[in-house]
Amino acid sequence: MSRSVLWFRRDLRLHDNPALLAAAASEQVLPLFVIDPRLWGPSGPRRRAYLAASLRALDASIGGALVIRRGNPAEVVAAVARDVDAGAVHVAADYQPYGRERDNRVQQAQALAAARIELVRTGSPYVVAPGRVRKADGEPYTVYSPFYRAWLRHGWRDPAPDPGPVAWLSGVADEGLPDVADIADLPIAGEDEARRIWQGFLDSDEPGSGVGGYGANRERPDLPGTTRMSVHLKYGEVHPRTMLADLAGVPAEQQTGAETLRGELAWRDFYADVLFHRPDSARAYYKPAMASMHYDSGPDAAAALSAWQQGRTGFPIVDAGMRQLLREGWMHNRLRMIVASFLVKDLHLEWTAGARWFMRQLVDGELSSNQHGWQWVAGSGTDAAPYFRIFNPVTQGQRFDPDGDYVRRYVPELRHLPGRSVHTPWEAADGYAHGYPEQLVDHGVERREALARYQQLRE
DNA sequence: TTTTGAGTTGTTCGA
DNA sequence: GTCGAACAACTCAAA
Repeated sequence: MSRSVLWFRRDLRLHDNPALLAAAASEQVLPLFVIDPRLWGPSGPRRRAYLAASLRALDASIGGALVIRRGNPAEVVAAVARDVDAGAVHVAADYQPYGRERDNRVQQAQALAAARIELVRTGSPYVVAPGRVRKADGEPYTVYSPFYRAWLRHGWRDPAPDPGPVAWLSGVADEGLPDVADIADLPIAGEDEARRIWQGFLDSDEPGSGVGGYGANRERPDLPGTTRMSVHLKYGEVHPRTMLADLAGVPAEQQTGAETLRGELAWRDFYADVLFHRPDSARAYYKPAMASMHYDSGPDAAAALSAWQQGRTGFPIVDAGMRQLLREGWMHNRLRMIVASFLVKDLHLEWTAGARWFMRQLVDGELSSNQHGWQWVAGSGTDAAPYFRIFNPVTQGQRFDPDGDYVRRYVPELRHLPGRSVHTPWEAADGYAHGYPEQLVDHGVERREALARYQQLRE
């Protein structure tokens, strides 16, 4: 009887799963998930709760066969594989810094080698695996647009076919899921839900949502214009190639929106590629020169960071975004840029402080996209925004939340202000009648200060 | 080999 | 109100 282990990590689905297809070539498959303390703790209560829910959904979809173990994967995976007499352990390749190191440890584990059990990597969570798209001279791209063109030329596989009935191995000891905190406003987890959300986006003909208007609506936090697929991509409840295959089939009049969305998936691949080549850039400045910038520190800086985290900066669009993050663990992409710019250029704090807070709060928090999105705003990343590009939090609010609906949704102290006047409570006689905080800083002053510090850095 | 134009996401200022 | 320039420096890719 040939057996294999399918070690799930961040690919919690059965459809379009090449590693599952590879594992299913053996007669029996043991589905395994390992709670790794080095990932479990740092992922924070929100992602722990989501992961637990996603694992429950996966377990239900394979008739309760999922085996959950806790501990160091290098020991646990080897022990399980040996105990069930598996010939191979199948995984989707992990390209992030910790995942690569962990998988190498597992591969070299004495227990695996002694039993001649192979660790087989098939597929990855990306459209094109990191390291594959390169310039003619073999070097990786450091600018998005040429990467995107080369990524399109490189192309990708069709979605993997379904494996048919799989004989899941049962009767193996299961430690079960650890207790997780009850989190309000958590998105529904699991592959079925991911596909339902995605299909709903594809089928939508409501104004302000769906593929057709994606190009314009995706910039509007007050509309349901985005796909909301980030968390499902993060946990691999859907593979991005499935999405690309569906996008290729949308009607001609929706191809503009489909093209924009393809670009967003390419950004995800691009930042994974950048982190693959520069694993240090998860923590360190991609452009080291920017580390010498003069950043604020001390009690005032700590108070400013706290006001930003709690959504009490006195800038309505910033506070709405930060409060949505606190409440839902998710924030619209436009808001992520606005609040990040505010932290770095108005409060003069390091991007690393903001990136840490995001990773603690975000249910979709993915290291490569998060860290490099922050580095982009801070002007220290690949293809970074010019440092002098400083968002004005008032005009950004007026432009992307033109009727003020988004701000009123998350900032109750401003609900009495009508329309776009919600973005400028200081201009209303009763703007502060319900306890909304006054502006923490003067944007004009801090903008000039940021530019002066940048000038100083160059000298 | 060298040159050249272009490059996700912006703002302000002055004409 | 509208419009173009200025705000840097560097990489990439095509010519």
